[in-house]
Amino acid sequence: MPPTLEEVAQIAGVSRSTVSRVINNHPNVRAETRERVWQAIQECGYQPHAVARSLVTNRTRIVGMVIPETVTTLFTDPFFPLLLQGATEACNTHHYQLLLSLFNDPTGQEKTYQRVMRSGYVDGVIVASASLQDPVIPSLLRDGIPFVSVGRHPDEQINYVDVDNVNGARMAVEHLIQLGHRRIGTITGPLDMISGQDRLRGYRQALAAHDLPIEEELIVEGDFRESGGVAGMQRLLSASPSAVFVASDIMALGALKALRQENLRVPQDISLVGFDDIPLASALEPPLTTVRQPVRRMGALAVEMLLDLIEHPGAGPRRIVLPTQLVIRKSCREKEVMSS
Amino acid sequence: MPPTLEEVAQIAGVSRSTVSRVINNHPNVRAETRERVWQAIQECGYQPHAVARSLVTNRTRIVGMVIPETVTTLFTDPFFPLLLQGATEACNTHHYQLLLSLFNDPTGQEKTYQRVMRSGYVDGVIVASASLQDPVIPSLLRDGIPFVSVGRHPDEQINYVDVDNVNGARMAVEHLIQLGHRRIGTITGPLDMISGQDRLRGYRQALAAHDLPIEEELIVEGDFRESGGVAGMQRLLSASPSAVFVASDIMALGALKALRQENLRVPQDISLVGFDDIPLASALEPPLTTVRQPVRRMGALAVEMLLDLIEHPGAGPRRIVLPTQLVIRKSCREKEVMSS
DNA sequence: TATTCTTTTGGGAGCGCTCCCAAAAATAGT
DNA sequence: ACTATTTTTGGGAGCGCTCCCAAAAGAATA
Repeated sequence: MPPTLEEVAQIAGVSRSTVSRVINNHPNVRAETRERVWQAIQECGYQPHAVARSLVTNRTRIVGMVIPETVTTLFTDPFFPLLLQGATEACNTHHYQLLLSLFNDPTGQEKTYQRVMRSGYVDGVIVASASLQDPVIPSLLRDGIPFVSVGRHPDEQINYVDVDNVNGARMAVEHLIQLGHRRIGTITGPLDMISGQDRLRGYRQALAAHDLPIEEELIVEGDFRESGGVAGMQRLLSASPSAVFVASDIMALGALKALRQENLRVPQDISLVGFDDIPLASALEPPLTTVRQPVRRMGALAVEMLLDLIEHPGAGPRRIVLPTQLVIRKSCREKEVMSS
Repeated sequence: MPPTLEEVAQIAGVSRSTVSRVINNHPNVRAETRERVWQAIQECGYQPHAVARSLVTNRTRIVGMVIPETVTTLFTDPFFPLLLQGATEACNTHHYQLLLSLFNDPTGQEKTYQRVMRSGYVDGVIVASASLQDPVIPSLLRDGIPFVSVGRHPDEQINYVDVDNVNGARMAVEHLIQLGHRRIGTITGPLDMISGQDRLRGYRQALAAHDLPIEEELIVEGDFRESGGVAGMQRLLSASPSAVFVASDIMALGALKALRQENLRVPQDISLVGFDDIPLASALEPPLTTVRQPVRRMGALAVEMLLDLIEHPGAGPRRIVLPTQLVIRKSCREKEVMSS
C-alpha cells in the first residue's frame, strides 16, 4: 500500500498537518522542519492521494470535454485537434487535466455523461459543438455542473466562446459579390447547430445588403463532413451558381472533389470560399480562400472561462465572441462578363 | 449542495446503509423498502459521489491511456483512432471510463503522468506505442501501477498486446520475393521502438531464408510518419530497388508521393507493400498491398488485459500476440526479367 | 406460547486528506 | 525573570461513502 501523510509524519517526527502544510506550500513552517519533511517524502516515495484530497476540497482539478461525436468523427473533423490543442494548453497552464470522453456510438454519450461528468470526477465541462437538440446542455443545467459551450447558445444563462459566424460568412459572400458574382450558392452547416444557422444568416445578410435575391435552390444544407460537401455540391450544380460559399473547409474539400468529377475547374469555372482555415486549406490545389477562425484560441479561452466559472460561480454570464478574418488565396476569381 | 446518502435515507425512512445496499444492488433488502428508496432517490435527484466511493473502495473505474505523442501526432497517425475505438468499446462494455491524457509538447508528458496516472485517479494504465527509452514504463513499474503495453516489451515482467510484427514483415517480403524481386528495400519504423525492430527483423529473415544478401543501402530508417515515408523513399531510390517494404501505411503514402514526384509508377516501375491496413490503404491509387494488423482488437484486448490485471493482480504475466495477414491489392507486380 | 433460526436493517469506523481551533513553543519587551 | 505577543505545530472532526458486526424483526418449529 502506498505511503500516506501519516507515514511521512512519522518518519519526519511531525504531525500530518505539518506534512500537509509542507506539501501545499503553506507559510509558517520552520525551514528545518520543511526540509526534514521533504526528505521523509523522498525516502518513502509518498505521492498525494488525489481522491482523498478531492473529497475534502470538493475539487478534482479535472475538466471534462464533451464532444457529442463518435471517435470516428472526432478523428476525421480537423476542427477538433485544434480545439483540443488549445484546451490542453490552457489546462496545462493552470495545472488542470482535460478529460476527454470517447464513445463509439451515439447511445454511448449518455452513459459516459452519467459515468464521468455527473459522478463528481470533473469540476466542470466544456461542451464542444453540440446541436441545439443535444441533451447534454439541459442535463448540465439540471445537475448544476459548471460548463461552457464552444459555440453560441440562444439560452441567456449559458456561457460560451464562439467566433462571429454571421460576420465571417458575410465577409466571405461580400468578397464573392465584389468579384462580380451574382449567382452565389451555399453549402451550409447542419441547421440544428447555431454555427450552421449563423453562417447561413451571414450569407443571407450579404445578399440582402446588395439587393440580390435569395434563391432557395442555391442553398443546400450540409453537415460539416467531407461527404456532405461532395453531395451538397452535386446538388447545387443544377442551379448553376458561379460561386459557392461552403460553411466549412472540410466540406469545401468535398465540394472540390465533386467539381473535379464534373470536370469543373476552380476558380476558372466556379469560385469557392470555405470557413475554418484548417491547415489543409492552404495545401489544396488551388489553395482555398476561406474564413479563418481561431479554433485553438477558442479552445484555450473556453477552458479559461470555465476555470473562472469554477472559481467564481456567482458572477454573471460570460461570453466571448472572437472575430474572424477572410484569408484570400486562389480559389476565387472575378466573374467574367458573358459576351452576348 | 447535491444530496447525499443520508438525505435519501431520511426521506425514505431507512439508514444510509440500506440506501447504499439499494444503489449497489445488494441482496437482502425488502422489496417495498427498495422501492421506497428508489422513489426517494428520484425525488431528491441523488447521484452517487464517485470520489467518496473511490476513497473507500480504492477504485475509480477509470483507466488511463498514455500515448507518448503530442496532440498533433495523435490526430495525424491513423493508428490511434482505431486503437482508441477498440479501447473505448472494451471500456464501455465493462463500465469503465477511458481517460486520454493529451499534451502539446513532449515535456508535458511527465507533468500529465504526475497529475493523473500517479495521483490515484486511474486504476491502471495502457501505454500505447512507447519507445524503449520512454520513461513512462519505468515510472509505472516504480509506482506499482497496473499497466499493459500496446506493443511488445523485452522486459519479462511487462504485460503486453501486440501483433506478430516479425512474421507480418516476413510475409510481406516473401510476397515480393515470390514475385521475383531480388533487390528489395525497406523503410523501417523508428528503431527505438520494438515494432520498428521487429519489422526490420522480419525483413531480414525473409531475405536470409532465400539466401538473398542484406544490403544496408537498401535499408532506410523511417519514423511512422508520412514525411518519413517521403524522405525514406527519396533516399532509397538511389539504391535502385525494384520493390520496397514500408513498415507502415502512412509512410507508404509518403513513399507513393515521393515516387510520383520522380515519375515512377507503382507497380509498373516499383512494387510497394505497407503495414497496418488503415482505411486509406484500399483507397490509394493503386490500392495498397499491406499487412493487416487488427488495431481495434489490440485496443480492446489491451483494456481487457488491464482490467483482468486490476482484478487479479497476483496472477502471472500476460501476453497476447495477434496474427497478421497479408492483404494483396494492386501495388505489387511481378519483376520483369530484364532482356540483356 | 416460547424458542430457534433466518432475514433485514442500523450504525460505528475508517478510507486519506484538509481545515480549523487551540496548545505549545519561540520571541520580544519591560 | 517575567509577561505579552507572535509563530509554529498538533489533533479533532468531517468530506460521502462502504463494509462489517451486531441488533432488531420476522418466520418456522416444537
